[in-house]
Amino acid sequence: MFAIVDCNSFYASCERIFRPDLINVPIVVLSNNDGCVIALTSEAKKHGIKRGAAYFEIKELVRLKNITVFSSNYALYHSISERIMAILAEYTTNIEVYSIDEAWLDMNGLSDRYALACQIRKSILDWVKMPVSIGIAPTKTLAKVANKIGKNKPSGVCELCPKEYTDYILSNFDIADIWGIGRQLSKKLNIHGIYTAKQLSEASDRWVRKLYNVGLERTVRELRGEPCIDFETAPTPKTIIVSRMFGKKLYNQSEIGEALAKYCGHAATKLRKNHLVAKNMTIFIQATEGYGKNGNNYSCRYNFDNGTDSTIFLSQMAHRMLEQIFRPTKKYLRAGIMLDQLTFKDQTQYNLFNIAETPKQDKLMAVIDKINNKFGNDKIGLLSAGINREWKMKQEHLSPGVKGRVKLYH
DNA sequence: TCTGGGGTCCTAGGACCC
DNA sequence: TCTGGGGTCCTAGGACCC
Repeated sequence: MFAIVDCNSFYASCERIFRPDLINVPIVVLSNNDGCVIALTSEAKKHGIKRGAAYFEIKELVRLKNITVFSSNYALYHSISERIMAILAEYTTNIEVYSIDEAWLDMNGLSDRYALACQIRKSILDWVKMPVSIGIAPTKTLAKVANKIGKNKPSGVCELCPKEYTDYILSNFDIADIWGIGRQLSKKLNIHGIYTAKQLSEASDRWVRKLYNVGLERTVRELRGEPCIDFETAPTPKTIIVSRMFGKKLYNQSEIGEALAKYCGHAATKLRKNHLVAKNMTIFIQATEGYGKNGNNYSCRYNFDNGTDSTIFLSQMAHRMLEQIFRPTKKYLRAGIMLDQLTFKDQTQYNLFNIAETPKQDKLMAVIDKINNKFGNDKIGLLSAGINREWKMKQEHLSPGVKGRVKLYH
């Protein structure tokens, strides 16, 4: 038995925690660079705004309807998320943090699951002021269905049980809302006359597999109540990507270099947090115009002799790689780095003849992490990541940082 | 003028090997 | 005159998720 705990309009609700005056007021939260809407409250939805809408297109509506706008404030959202996960951990040790605003709970062997879910929901609301919905079912896919139903219930909780009730729900559930089925697949299934979750659950495994792939077959089995997707306690990342649009177009190699150095810092911090090292790095820059197979994207890939988690080493490599792909006549919109071939630091094989890592550098990185943990991200970093940071993204509606705010719960 | 960022899984197709 | 077949590994691209 699985339960999925999902925060309602998470980013918008986070902003509301510190602004009780915004209860029942429509709120939208914008993507990095204030580009488009990534989260919105039900009140904002009523004005016809959709997730993904371009901000410049709804600006007038926002003004007319008095909708409150926030730039996304990830430091705040991560901090709230950690508090919620800590509350969940008080109820069960078997918890899989699935995303910043969602977690799976293992409910096997628990008797009154519905009452427990109501209790969890109340704790999170009382202590963090975050509204959540909880779905309970024998498979992850069904739990997601239940969660969606729970969002429209006053209790916020839905358990798919008994079978007649599940059948009733699935008969009225649009396939486009099923976890794992996106726009393309639902269109494809509609052509074959499949519109509801119930119809999809009755399709034959072989037919479904032939129509698309094993992933869809798993979804179908899960809809029938057969668990195919396991509980994963601490998934380790396989790739780490850091990429951002710039606040304005850049044509200067040194500014792009600064941005890349900063992204290397973020990526390396994430490596160290997960006790990983990377053996491979790709950097990419996106120009405003271009041609060829990859259009306006230019990238460069490099394999290290030894896995690394050093900000210094990664930044130096990124700098050299940028020299190879940078074209001076172009203007650039975005840059990014990707790390892959990640392995655990204590299991990695080093090249005997080229030991790049030194204990000294490890110590330095540990100190940097400690300082940034205590005083907030980016308090200390490499000079190569720049000080003025004119390329920094636009965030005109940012709420104050989380450090120094009132404690939310004891 | 202006449309995010970070991930996973699966498949097809090419290169290469014997 | 006739020119195989099976396997692996890698990469790119498509679909999905939050």
